[in-house]
Amino acid sequence: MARYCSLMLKSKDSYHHGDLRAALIKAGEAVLSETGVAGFSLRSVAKNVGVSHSAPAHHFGDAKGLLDALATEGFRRFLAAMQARQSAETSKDARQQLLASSHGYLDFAISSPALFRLMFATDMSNVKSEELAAAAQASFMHLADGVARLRGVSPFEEPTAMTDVMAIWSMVHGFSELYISDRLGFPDCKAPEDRDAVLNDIIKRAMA
Amino acid sequence: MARYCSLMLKSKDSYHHGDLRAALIKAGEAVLSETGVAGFSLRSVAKNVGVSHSAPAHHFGDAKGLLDALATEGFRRFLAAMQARQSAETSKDARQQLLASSHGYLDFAISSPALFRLMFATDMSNVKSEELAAAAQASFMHLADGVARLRGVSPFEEPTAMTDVMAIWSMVHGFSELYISDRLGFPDCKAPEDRDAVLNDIIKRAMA
DNA sequence: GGCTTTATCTTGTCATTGTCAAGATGAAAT
DNA sequence: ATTTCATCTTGACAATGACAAGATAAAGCC
Repeated sequence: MARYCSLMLKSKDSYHHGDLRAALIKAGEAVLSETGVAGFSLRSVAKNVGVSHSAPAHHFGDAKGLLDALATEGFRRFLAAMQARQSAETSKDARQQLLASSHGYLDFAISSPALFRLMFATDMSNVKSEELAAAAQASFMHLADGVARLRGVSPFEEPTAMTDVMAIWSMVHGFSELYISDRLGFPDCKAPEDRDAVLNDIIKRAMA
Repeated sequence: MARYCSLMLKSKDSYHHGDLRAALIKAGEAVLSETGVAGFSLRSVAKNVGVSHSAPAHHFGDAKGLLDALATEGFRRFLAAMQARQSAETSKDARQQLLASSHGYLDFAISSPALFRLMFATDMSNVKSEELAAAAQASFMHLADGVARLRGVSPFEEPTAMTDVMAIWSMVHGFSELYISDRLGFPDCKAPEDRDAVLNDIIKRAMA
């Protein structure tokens, strides 16, 4: 049969895929967002891409391998979301920049809730993938840097600044988790402004 | 064969169990804490109790039914943990009482991390079980009551007080999630005092 | 007591899944 | 042109969730 279109990652008549790894990650994220981790299966992802049921094994080993890759990709986009908001913030005030990053944090959680949950679902001490650990660490460092600029001291040298990091991170993370789980009682419509205002309010408390 | 002991929930020679529902919940929590949701299976729980693989179906319907029951039981003990800490607090100051409740919140998360994650893993809007919704709601009301005593106004009547609820809840929840996931960089040994001091510090910020 | 009803638990079955082993394909290296 | 190797497929097996049908015993009823 003929090829469908050059943009398709998989040409139906070819034995080899071309970029199966990327295609599996893309399809995996789609499956994850539709069904959550509960309905996630290697075989359904493989079927979505149009390859055999054990094609993923060669690239990711086992199921956890693909989930780790998804979480890694998630952390990279997570960091990008925070950086994007921070860059879009016109004020160069460290306080405003950190607030903007926090909104990027929430942006990501809202846009990819299942991925967000996956990323924070396991103990960091049990993480085997060095790529995942590095991507998660990079996200943390973004917040730590923000606090460093705010306080003028490195959190790794000044314990009180590290407490600031923990406070801000706990606040924005808790709010994000509770928000995407519909536990904060925000009405579905007309919420964005209220939501952003509340986030601003409470993040400022964490900075104090 | 003879019965083992009157305390055992299951007598080996009896067809009927006696209190299978409670036994399944107990065993289910054990399996959950050992393997996490990933390794959780109805059949392994049934095997742990010593009943057939489809015995749980009659009491919980499907796998999600048992997980819902576990989450419900979890929220009850979660509330009890907060109340226990609050009662143990000698000061009657609303501020100190709320701080004590927060420590109960973290206590529970640390003592039952897998259960804690399960309880907050899904959207409240998708919850079918009314028992689960009620148990979760009761936990939320405990925090809301604490803020009501602190502010002297009901959060349901005064928006600023509701913001206080969100701030405190986000802070303690985020800290708990990040702490049990080993993301806050607390050293394993000699941490409890530091941990409690940090929690006190940051919860006070949320109250401000 | 004897009978029926009902809740509880078991057995058997099927589709789905994760994982492994062995083989097929084709691209790259030599 | 041949070899080598990464990539993908096929086939198999055990574990699992879910369902149907049957076995057991407790409770209700006469």
